Amino acid sequence: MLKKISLAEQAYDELVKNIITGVHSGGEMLQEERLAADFGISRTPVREALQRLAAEGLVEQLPRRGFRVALPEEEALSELFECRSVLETSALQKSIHHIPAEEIEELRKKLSAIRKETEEARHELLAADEIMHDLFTEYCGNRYLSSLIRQFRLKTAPYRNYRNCEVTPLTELSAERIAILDALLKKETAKASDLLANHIHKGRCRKEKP
Amino acid sequence: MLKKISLAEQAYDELVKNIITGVHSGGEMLQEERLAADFGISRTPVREALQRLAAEGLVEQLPRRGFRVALPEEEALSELFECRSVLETSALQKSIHHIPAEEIEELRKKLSAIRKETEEARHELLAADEIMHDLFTEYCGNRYLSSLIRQFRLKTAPYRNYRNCEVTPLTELSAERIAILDALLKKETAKASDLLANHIHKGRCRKEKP
DNA sequence: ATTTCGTGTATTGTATACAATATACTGTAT
DNA sequence: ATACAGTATATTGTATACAATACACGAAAT
Repeated sequence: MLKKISLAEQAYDELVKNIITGVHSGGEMLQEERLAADFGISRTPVREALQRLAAEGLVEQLPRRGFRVALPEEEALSELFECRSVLETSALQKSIHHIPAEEIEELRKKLSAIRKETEEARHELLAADEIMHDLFTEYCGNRYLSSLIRQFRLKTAPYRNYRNCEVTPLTELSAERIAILDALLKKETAKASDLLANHIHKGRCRKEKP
Repeated sequence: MLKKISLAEQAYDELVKNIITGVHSGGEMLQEERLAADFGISRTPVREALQRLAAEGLVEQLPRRGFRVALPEEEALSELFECRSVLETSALQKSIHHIPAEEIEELRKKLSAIRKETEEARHELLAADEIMHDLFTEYCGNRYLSSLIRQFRLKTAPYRNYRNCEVTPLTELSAERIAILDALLKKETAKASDLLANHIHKGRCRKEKP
């Protein structure tokens, strides 16, 4: 492994990956020594990574009892998605006159191209979804807002309904996103906001992680 | 000192206090060993406190070079206040039907009572201001939004124009706040939002810390 | 005088050792 | 059998020791 970045950061990256992919599930205790042994490093950088994760809300720190993967109860999860919705719709409103029309159209084209129910199409939809959210995030013109959105997308990641792609027809999912892009192109701010808010809430899976 | 909380947390609290009061000014390098000596503890908890502060944005971490107190350039500062404005106005909108009218009226009474330019009145105004912002923060019904607002109030703390109280007549400052409360009482959401946004931006001091 | 290279020093990054405390287990009493 | 107490153990919190690197200073060359 390339040792350009600190061990603490490597541990952080690894832990994030393992939490959002479900290797570590919600509620699981994360023991410093155990993780240190897994990564082949000492407790110090592991602990630093855990504390950063705690500051960001992906894990919680129980004094003298250690760290555990966050497991928001149903109500907290609602608030989490609502907060993300507030952040992203604000970003959308601030970005609507700054996103280059070509980028929207390019993305729209990609989404329109999704017609079959193949595995590849599924991946393209997910990729396009990322790009769409990145549009608001990058063009809102406020680095703090951008940063918060990225943070909340991380926090909601374990609870996003990726299974939607397996249940709902892909064409329907892409149509939902195309509607947002069209509203963006027409500068219909309120409509785009509402569609986005709705889109975010739909992406939430119920009760348990996917 | 009562040793109920960890040394890391004590160090964190102390550092926050020292940063927002200007004991450590923007751009200043914070050396772990130096701080550890000051606090009479070891580097470990100091470093943990610094890393938490870095995660929250009050300091920044320069790899292999240490930590320094954040010193947002003019443009970043604008974005910081704008972000806070987004968060608080969103909270206001969500809280407007949940804030008990009695609490608003009580606060309004306190503000109306400010008529002289005494030192005591100045303190009362600042206290009332805190309470007002807390209203939105506490009654918005979203713990994540509340937490973000608290965090951004911390970050903007070193750049708030406390001197306003010494320059602008107190009655004018209290009138500004009373206008917000009145809009709240009348459930004039849009008006209250606009007044609050304006109020937040006015509270920013220009160019340098107070 | 200025630039470049090299060495020494200061400071961070990481590992380890130690202290304090929460948990688990065991034995005893009811 | 259950509840409780006491001890043992495991795990975190903190201190210290060591490693690696950035910076400062100075010497030498142009």
